[in-house]
Amino acid sequence: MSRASEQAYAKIRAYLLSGAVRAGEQLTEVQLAQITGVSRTPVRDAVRRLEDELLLVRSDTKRLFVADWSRDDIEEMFTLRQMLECHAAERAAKRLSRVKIAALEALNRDLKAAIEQTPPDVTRFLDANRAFHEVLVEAADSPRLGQLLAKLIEAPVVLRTARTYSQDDLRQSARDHDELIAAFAARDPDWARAVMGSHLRRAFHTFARAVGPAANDRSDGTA
Amino acid sequence: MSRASEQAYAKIRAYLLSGAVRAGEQLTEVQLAQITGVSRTPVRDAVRRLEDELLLVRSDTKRLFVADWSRDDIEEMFTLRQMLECHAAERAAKRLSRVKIAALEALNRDLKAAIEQTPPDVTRFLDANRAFHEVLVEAADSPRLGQLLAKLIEAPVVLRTARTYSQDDLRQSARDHDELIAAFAARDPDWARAVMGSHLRRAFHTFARAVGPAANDRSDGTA
DNA sequence: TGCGTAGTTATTGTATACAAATCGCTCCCG
DNA sequence: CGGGAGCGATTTGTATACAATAACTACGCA
Repeated sequence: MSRASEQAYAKIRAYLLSGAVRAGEQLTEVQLAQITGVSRTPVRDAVRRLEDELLLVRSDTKRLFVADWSRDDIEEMFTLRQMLECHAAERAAKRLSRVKIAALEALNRDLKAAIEQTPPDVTRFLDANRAFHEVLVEAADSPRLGQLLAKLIEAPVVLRTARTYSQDDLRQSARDHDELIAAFAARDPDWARAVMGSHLRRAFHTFARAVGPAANDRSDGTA
Repeated sequence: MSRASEQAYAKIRAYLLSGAVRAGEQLTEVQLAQITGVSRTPVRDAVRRLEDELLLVRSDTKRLFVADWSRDDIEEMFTLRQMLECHAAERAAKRLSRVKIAALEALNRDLKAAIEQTPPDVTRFLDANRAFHEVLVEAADSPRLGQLLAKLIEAPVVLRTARTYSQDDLRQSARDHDELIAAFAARDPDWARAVMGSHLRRAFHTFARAVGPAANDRSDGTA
């Protein structure tokens, strides 16, 4: 999208992820227009995208709220992501070129470097992690699959709680990536699928532990 | 969405599915505004949704085209749908109440009636078929899953070629539904998953046969 | 003739004014 | 004291005018 719209999207997204606004809180288009410095038209555009990514939700009467993900919602998200991304890993294993595999290795080196800093640079970790998965999904060569996954990876709660992960959690994640790369190098789709499965399932449990075990909270407030 | 926007969406969608416009053809917002009788603002809204459903695509420079699904695209779509809808069937088998199962039976009766008319009423068949799958997905009780599937079921090519299916093809589909219902009644998730898998895979091959075997066309024209 | 380029037209993007819907409050009636 | 109708304020939806960008055309220069 073009300048104003894109800028609005980026600013609102950053605003939501910054934690400056509570889940369930109402937002208005004029508010967001003021924050982003553009008119309501591109804001509405950006809001549509963020609704699609489930960072924002609308009440039955079209009023806008910050999405509130329950623990069940997040588990559901991880399950679907696992299903799709395992498929992506399998396809990627059949298609990844040597240079792409090398690119994954480079990304994982960067990811490890971010972890071993003191203190660990979680933002850099998340960036490298995202880039890693993006390369993988792109290699799966399935535009529809990529589009579906894009809708799932944007859970704000997950991104925020990632900052509380221990160094060991992050290291295990890096080891998973190493094994994925090994599976790719061996051109073994089954191996790749299996590693991706445990990688994401572990990620869910790491998240669940960080956020508190089976809180079963359903404070709701929105749909 | 509200009146104008919703109306624009419905009219444009019908326009695209009517076949009055070729795949790859360019459309403009003013054109669509004239067709729908509303201003460009709600049209843009509707277009966003149709882009999301992949009925429309944009060129790299934001120009709007009727989506052109290659055979590979459609196979990909069926594969993803199979993955997700098998999961939905499995979950539904664990959750469907007796009354919902009865509703599915009623829908399938209607579907059969549509088939046994002379000539078969394909529109009615498609409506009943869609309703059947919607009940099922809803019963899976996974909003995210429902949202993802919504993006996959709208392949215009598939809907259009459905009109060329033989009565036997349609009958087999009805039998699949019968067996799905049996699996639900038995509360057997594995059975339900397996039936759904073969149901959709067969649907793909029926489509492939109707559209011509492995045409391998890549006329392209858009992304 | 071939290619780049300036000017023209077509198309999408943005801002703004206004319309419609919804919320929240008060006040009235039972 | 409670519930609902009505009204003002808030918020979203739509139309329209204008700005920015991309495509097209024709022309000039080598």
